[in-house]
Amino acid sequence: MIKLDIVNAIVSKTNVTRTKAEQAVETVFEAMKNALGRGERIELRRFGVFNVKPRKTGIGRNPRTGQQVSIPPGKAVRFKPGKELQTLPAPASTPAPKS
Amino acid sequence: MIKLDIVNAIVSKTNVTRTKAEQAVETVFEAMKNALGRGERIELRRFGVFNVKPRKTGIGRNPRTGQQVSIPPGKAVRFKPGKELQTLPAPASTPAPKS
DNA sequence: GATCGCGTGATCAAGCTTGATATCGTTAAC
DNA sequence: GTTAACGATATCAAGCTTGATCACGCGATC
Repeated sequence: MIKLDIVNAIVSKTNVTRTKAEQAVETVFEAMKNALGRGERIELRRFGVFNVKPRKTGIGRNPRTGQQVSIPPGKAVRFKPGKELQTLPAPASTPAPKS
Repeated sequence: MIKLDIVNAIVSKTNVTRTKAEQAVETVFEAMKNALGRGERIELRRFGVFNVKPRKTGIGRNPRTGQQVSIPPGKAVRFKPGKELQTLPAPASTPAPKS
């Protein structure tokens, strides 16, 4: 699924213009990015929770050279799926669509 | 941040009615939930990628009783932040807003 | 505003993910 | 059609996830 699919869903479900739907989708994710950029938790019931956590690992490794690299501190964005997404059935043996 | 904040952002940025904005936001996350429920990957450039993966862990534990519990197989929804969210600066010493 | 129910934290074993780099193919988005 | 984000791939140390239960805070609907 890509952004265009979401826009199409909005156009067919809400009867707004495509331009407005595009703006709406853009605003959703832009607002979320801004909140996460401020370190702000996002809780969307029945979808999930985005958390911003300090990223704290000591040593990484450059797989190319094998050389150890110190991982700098920063923020990590984590998503915890909400209840509906946590209780998905076990995957079928057929591969998932690409997107 | 909660759903209402996103709705407000859409109302102020796109000049649609509040009702339409609420429907749009609902549709965004409903569409995403449906896609993930189908095991479908979601790629949103500059926001991140949601993937559905098989979940396979063995033993859990009831924190109340200490009793072991077998964790059944299922699907796990994972979010990988996009580039902009991966390079957030280190957290300030002030705590993040609750939401 | 009232109400419902989702989300949080505690524990813990086992397995998975993350981050470092760089290149090239694929593809989302404009 | 163009641009740039994203995936895959290598290694490895450190951290995260996953489920069980339950009381309470709070998102979201009506």
